[in-house]
This record gives sequence, structure tokens and C-alpha cells, in this order.
Amino acid sequence: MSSSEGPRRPVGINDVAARAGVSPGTVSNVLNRPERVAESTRRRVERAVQELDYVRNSSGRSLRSGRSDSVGLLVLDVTNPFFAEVARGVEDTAGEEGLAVVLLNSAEQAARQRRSIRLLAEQRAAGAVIMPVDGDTTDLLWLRKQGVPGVLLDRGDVSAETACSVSVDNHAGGMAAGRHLINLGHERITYLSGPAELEQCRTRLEGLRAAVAESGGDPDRAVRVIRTAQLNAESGEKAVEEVLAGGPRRRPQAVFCTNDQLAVGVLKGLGERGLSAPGDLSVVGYDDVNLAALVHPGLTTVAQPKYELGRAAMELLLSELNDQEHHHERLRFAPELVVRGSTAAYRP
Amino acid sequence: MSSSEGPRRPVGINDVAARAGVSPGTVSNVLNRPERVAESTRRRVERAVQELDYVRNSSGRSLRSGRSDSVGLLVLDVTNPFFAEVARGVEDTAGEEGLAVVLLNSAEQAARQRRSIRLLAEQRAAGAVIMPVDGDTTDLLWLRKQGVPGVLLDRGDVSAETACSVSVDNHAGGMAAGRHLINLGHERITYLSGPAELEQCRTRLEGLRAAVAESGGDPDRAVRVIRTAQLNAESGEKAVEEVLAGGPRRRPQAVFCTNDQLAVGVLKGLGERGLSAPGDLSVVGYDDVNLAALVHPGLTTVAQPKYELGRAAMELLLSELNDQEHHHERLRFAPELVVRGSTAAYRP
DNA sequence: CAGACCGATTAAAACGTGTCAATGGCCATG
DNA sequence: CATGGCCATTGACACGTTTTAATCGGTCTG
Repeated sequence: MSSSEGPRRPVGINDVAARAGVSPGTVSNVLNRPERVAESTRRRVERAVQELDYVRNSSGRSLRSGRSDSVGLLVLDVTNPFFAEVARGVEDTAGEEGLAVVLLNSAEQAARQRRSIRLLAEQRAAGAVIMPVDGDTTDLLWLRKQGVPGVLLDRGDVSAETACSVSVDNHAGGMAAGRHLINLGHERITYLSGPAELEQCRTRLEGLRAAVAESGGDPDRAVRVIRTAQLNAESGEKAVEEVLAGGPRRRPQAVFCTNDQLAVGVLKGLGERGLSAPGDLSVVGYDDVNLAALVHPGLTTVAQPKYELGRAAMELLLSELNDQEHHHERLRFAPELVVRGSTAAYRP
Repeated sequence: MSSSEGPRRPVGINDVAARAGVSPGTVSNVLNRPERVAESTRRRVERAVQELDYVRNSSGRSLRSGRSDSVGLLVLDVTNPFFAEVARGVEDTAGEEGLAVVLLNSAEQAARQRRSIRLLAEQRAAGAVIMPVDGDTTDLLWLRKQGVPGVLLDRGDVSAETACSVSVDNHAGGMAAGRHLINLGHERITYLSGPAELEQCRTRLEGLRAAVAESGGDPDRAVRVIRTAQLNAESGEKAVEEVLAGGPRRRPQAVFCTNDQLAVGVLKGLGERGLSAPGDLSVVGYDDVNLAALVHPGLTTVAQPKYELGRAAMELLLSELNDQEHHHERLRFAPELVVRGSTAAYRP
């Protein structure tokens, strides 16, 4: 078609208007409210659009409207399959509404989170789904003051006056894991936790302790806590040393990990020392990522509805964007224990 | 500070200028070329910026400049850990340059790829890193015609006249896996491939066949190919049935999978049938994702420098954006065989 | 002392779009 | 035929920023 060489200047709505013999305003109408324009002119404009290969400029659009058509998704770690699955849910839902998703990665660092939030403000993002690094909601509030509403993900402890939130009941999850282990006869349980700042780590522990108390045990005696710096398999593998410290007699009968990655690391670490689950030790994870079903033995774990979590968060955000009457909502899913091969009854 | 209620209208560069008693142009200069403005006024402006909590509007910015400060990253599958690792490399590098990364997901569908590319054009993205669904480069060329340069990832077969590209030598990778298996004495090898459109699948197979030929074998006899619809563990698990078809005597001695996920699925499928690697069958994967080291037995696989791949792609893109003199470059990394427990010598 | 020059600042014009009040043409009604 | 009303279209402006050329006050030079 166009045989002209070199980078020509981009074609705008005015060029289309000229070509179709109408005013720019009409072209805009064809693009945004086609019903307002007569059929014949509409076709003429559409043809001009095709011939010139016009693509609209979203800078101009959002400058005029004060709002862009992309939403932010701020996650703690792109490489964690849990977040990837959540992202898929968010993305699918946003896509159905014609919104683009900007994926930002805080890598669990408050400074990076702050940078990302500032970026969203500069972009005048339509909204954001945020998994915060810590309990501090000032960043979120600031963003909202700038006109960008946010939905919290995986943070059940935030008041509904602040924002919508979607989470899974971590207390119930911890309890489910605890009950399972107790029913199997385990009395000394080690809880392998990630960084203490993460609410998930703390609440799941409380659930575990509640399960112990419920069965008449003393949480302070029965549950020992070990912290790792990060939530990945490597950290879990390293932690095995500490888990086993104290020798075979004082060794725990079960390990409950706050995350599947950690749990898989533990399985590996055990193997390296000639031990294995569930023979020497029962192991429970959390999340039910793909991986959990694939390792040997299959990992008993607390499943979270990951994809639905992302979808629900985005739907809440959409409701806040579209409905004139909006009340913040606190949505909470129920986790589900999935029993596989890594846990078994205690044999003294 | 500000105790005013309700959503106030956003503060712009003009408000800052008024507050500081200067013209908007000066504020812009303070923000973008501070050296041009006198120290005293600069401080005055900076103070006004702080007091008003001004955040700049990137729509206005990029409307004026014709270019936004975000780059696109189009991947085939967000949930695949290989891509997640690549994304991390891209994001880190872009972040150092102050560029935001818009992550888009084609889910291996040409239609979604097209939509995403259109979106990047509308945003007037500064550039893009693209992992194309198929060999068709028209989308890429169209995007470039719209003024958005793109770097191809994982597509070594594209001419350097079209665009920069970064890839890992798939032929060499296939060959490394092939040689390894041949050295172990395996003579009947099944290649478990993903969709035929993906160049990676085809080229790795060629490498495998080359290794067979090199050792004096006949590729057509020694290598059998099975295709799966997707590149995930589930597909691999399902494919086991077909892999084993023909009974114990005609069963392959080794399976080379185009992807670790597939390989892990195969391991699982074998287990379900009472078989295991490497006792009954050797299994080799590709990518060396985290998972590969964590399953039992550890997966022998062809490692790719994932993070570096992302980083290099972004650096190439940056060079194209910043250097006035730019020549397209074809960067190719070397893969590396990682031997773990899933392969062993053939015992008849 | 006149003129040139310099650095700091400003005024104004653009970028591409959406919206809204105003315009024009047309038909139906009185 | 005159009037009113309706619909399709238009013209002009606003959004927030960057940039260029112009302006201003002041200092140096001949």
C-alpha cells in the first residue's frame, strides 16, 4: 500500500477526519459512541481508519479524560507460582473489560513497593490490586488520595473502611493443617515461617496454635517456630538443619510450612540427610501450587483458590470503578486441606 | 497536612508554579533539567512540589513527547516459571533505566498476541520485548512501523535485518541432550514435543537427530516424536500412555522432553504405572526451572540462562532506544547440560 | 557610555483526544 | 407557508506537559 520510505509522522484523528471529509469530533464519535452517527458517514470513517491504519493514542485519551485504561497489579514476587496464578485471574478479568494490566514487582521490599505505587499515581491508573509488603497502609491511602482506588489482596486484617480486600482465611487454614497433624498423633510440631512482617505467616501460626489448644495441648510446648528470610525452596532446604537440631529424640514429628516452596525445600533437605517424609517426619505445605502434586512424596498442603482470588479482586475493583454507589467489601475465601503422601500417622 | 475533605482536583504543574511564584516552564525545567535553573528558585520550586504533594502526569508528558516511558514484555505464559525468571531479568534492567514494564500474556494464542501488540501501539510504548507465538513476524513489523521497536526473545531464526534477537542455541541444546543419552547406551529415544508452531520444539528435535546421526545411527529409526497440545505437566502426564504404547519390548529407552514441565509430568505418569526413572526409562527435560532440582529423582535437563536472557534482551532494546547509531544484533547464548538422577546407563 | 553578550526566566504554541454548546438541514405539524 | 423540533454534524476549547523563541535584567568590553 504505502510505499513511502522513512518514519512518517503518526496518523491522528485529524488525518482520518480529513480523509473521510468530516470533522475530528465525528471521528471521535464513531470510535466511542457509534450509535450517534449516521450509518453512511460511519462507514466512510471506518474505511478511512482502515486505509490509514490509524491507531488511537491513549496518551491523548487519558489526558483528556483524566483517567487511563490500565490497572496496576503489585505482587510480592513474580517468580512465585502462587502469584503467577493470581495474576492470571486478574488479567483475564481485566481483559474482559478492556483494561490492560501493568504488572509490578515489589520483591518484598518496601522501597520498591513505594516506587511502584508512585508510578501508578503518575500513570493515573484506573485502579490497582495490591499485595502489600507489610501492614502499613499509608502507601495505599496515599494512592487513593491521588484518585487511584486499590483493592487489597491477601490481607484480611485491613478494615473495610480503608479499602476492599480479598483474602483466604489464614487462621482456618492453619487450623486445618494443625488438626490434620494432631489427628495423626503428632505432638511436637515445628512451624516453618517466612518473614515475620507478612501477615499470612503470623495468622497461620495462630491457627495452628488454636488447633493444638482445642485438642487440650499447650501451644507453647507443642509448637516451635523457625523463621526463614525468604519464602523459597532454598530457604526451606537450609532450615532443615535447624529443624533437626536437638537430635533424634527432641526432633519434631511434623513440620508445617507457611508455603509450598519452603515445604518442598524441606523435603529435599531431608532427603540429603538420608531421611524422608512421611517416614521420619510429616510435612505440610500451603498454597497447593502445581509443584506440590509433582514432588515425591506428593505434598499434603492447604489449597488456596488462587485464580479465583485474582478474579474476585479484579471484580471488586471493577465494581468500585463502575458502580456509583460503592461500599467497601471484605471478601474471604475458605482454604481447603489437600492430603497427599507427605503426612502419615505417627509411629513411635 | 491538608485536612480538606472530598476529592480535590489533581494538582498540576501550574499549581506548583503559582505557589512558587514562577512560570510553569520553570517548574518543568526544575523537574527535567535542574542545572538550567538558579539554585534559589530551584529550592523554592522543590518546596512547592513537596507542600502540594505534586505527582507528575505521564499522559501529558508522553502526549507532548510522543513517547511513553514504559516498555512491553509479551510472554507466552505467565504461569511458566521459565518466563517468570526472564521477566525478572527484563524488569530489573528496565527499572535501572526508570522504565516501567507492562507485562502482557498471549497464552500462546495468536489472537491475544495481536491484541497485546495493538495495545502497545496505542500506548506508544518506548519499546517491547516479545516472545512470539509463531514464526510470523508481521505483527512485529507492524509494531515497528508504528514507531515501537521490538526485540525478539527465544527466536534465533529471525533475520537480523528485522530486529534484534536474543536466544539460546536450541540446536546445541538438543544435541547435548542427545549425546548424553547416546553415551549412556540408549538407542530408542522418544522426543516429547510441544505444539509444532513453536520454533524451540522443532530445533531441539533437530539437535537430537543430529546427535544420533553423528554417532552413526539413523534418526528416522531411533527417534520417535510425540506432540502435546500444551507445555505443562498435565500434558506430560497424559502423554505417558502414548510413550509406553507398543509394550515393554518396543518401549523407548529414554524420553527427551522439550520442557521441564512436560518432563516432570512424565515422571509422575511413570510413577502412577509403577515405573520410574531412571530404572525403567531415562528422562531429560529442558530449561532447568527451579522445580527440576526438587522432584525425585532430580531431573537431568538442559539449562538456559533465563535471567540473563531477559537482561540481555532489555539491554539490546535500550541500546536501540538510546544509541543514535544502532545495528540489529543477534545474540545467542549457549545452553548447558545439567545431569541429575533421572538419567542412567541403559541396562538391557 | 553605548553596545554586545550572557544567564535566568517567561510566554506561547504544540501534542491528540473528548465533550459540549451551537449550527445546519430536514420533516412534520399547525 | 411559517414554525417548531429533531437529528447529524461541527467548531472550539480543555486536559498537563515540554520546548522554542523571545524577553528581561545585568555585566563586561571597547
